[in-house]
Amino acid sequence: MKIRTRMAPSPTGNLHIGTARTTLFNWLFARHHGGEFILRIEDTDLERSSKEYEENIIEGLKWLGLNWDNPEIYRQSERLDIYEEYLVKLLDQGKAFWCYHTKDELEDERKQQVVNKEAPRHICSHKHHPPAETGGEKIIRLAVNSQLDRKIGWEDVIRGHIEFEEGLLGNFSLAKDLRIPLYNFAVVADDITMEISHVIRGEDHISNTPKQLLIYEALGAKPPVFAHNSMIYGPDKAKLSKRHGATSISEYRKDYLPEAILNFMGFLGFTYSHEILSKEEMAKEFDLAKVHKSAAIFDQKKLNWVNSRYIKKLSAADLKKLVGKEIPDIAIPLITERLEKISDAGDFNYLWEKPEYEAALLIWRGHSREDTKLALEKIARALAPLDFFSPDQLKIILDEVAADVSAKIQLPKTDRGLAYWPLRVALSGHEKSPDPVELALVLGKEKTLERVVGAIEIIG
RNA sequence: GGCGCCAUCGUCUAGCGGUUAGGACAUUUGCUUUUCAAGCAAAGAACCGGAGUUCGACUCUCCGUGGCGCUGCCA
Repeated sequence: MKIRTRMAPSPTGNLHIGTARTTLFNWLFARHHGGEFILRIEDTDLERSSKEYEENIIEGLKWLGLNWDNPEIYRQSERLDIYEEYLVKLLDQGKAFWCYHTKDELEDERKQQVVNKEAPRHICSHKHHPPAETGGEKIIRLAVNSQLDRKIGWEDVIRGHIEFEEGLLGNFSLAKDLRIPLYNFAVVADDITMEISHVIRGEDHISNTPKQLLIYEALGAKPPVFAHNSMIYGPDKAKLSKRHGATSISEYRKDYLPEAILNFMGFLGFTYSHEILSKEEMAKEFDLAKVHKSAAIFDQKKLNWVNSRYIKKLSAADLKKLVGKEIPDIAIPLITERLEKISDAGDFNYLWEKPEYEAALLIWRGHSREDTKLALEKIARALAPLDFFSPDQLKIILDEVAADVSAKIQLPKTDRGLAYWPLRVALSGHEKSPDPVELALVLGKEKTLERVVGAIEIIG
């Protein structure tokens, strides 16, 4: 059997984290088996669908690198003929019918059922085909036998056997009209015609599955294998939503690397031999049957950690491109070592811009202004004749300056912070920074001296 | 209300009848040290509850409890 999976997002919102994760599983499964992965846009609901969202989803998937195998993206809105054909077939065979109950009648029915503690569903009493001439509200429903004491079940690859009672399903809706299909019907028609072998989707679709199984049966088609993966929750264990913060992939693009997001989503629901791996490596190990059943909470801290791992591996060219700055190559490791999110690279702008800071920041641990000034002056003098070639060269000199200053103010033991601290602040403007020696090498002799002299002026 | 899914440290998870219940992130502490970061070392931290099966249950069964999902002429 040819393995073919699909992702079928509806363009009613930006690409959601959960959707991206389910897409990843579909992609992984298809790649693992050397099968195909199909992308289809479910835009039957014209009211809620939009081109902007469709674009966002497609762009997001591309950014993540989850490539699909169909050259032309399928859109349900372009497949109306297919649905009509199937619908007519069902109607002609008496497996579907036109229902004329009004929304009010439907509502009364379900209210009564809730009162009676029954399953809410519509059991249609007047079924029509061909459509009645009366006009008015009408909808196509499946001819489900609610008297039948029959179980509709399947072997879910992730969850095992699941079954529902057919009688509790009711005459659910298929289409508003011959050319306005509804979700459950359109999905089945598409999955049949696209020869989808495995439907991997979120667990929120579990209760749709028996309905779709009934449609497969009515259409005389063999259903695919189903696998329902769990959802992703926010920290409060509620379905991940807007109120938890960023939920769409596009909101993560400025901070995170696609490889990191993929990697993180991948091990949220599956255990690989190790934690940091590419999607290709994941595909090798992926096994649908071993996907976890329970929902996972989206832990941003762990995402950050994964991201930092990938940032450390970034090449100079890639980092420059991502940050959009001409960063000297020797400064790259200084930055990638310390970065959790791409956008935080701005914290290092002292590497290419002159920093601003308060004079007080230059003073090391309760020492005086005078000592600090003295140290800076000594540093300037000591650095002037050097060629800034090796870190060791600078260290020896700076250690000497520290010892010198310590002696001058009658400190029994050399405190190297006396020299390194003011230099750090002079060069970075921050109290937290990489080793000032490394900074000096990155900045070069000219800028280093310029900033030290600047610091002497600031401290006055 | 109906139907369904799920349940190990704070979080992601390993476990597949007998383990000091392991790892990772996070947290805390130490080492290093001129401040961060990184690295290394260490610490604290978990089997939802109750029955049953069994010589023995985190593991199997049942019942609770809790969380979540669906319950649309949305997908």
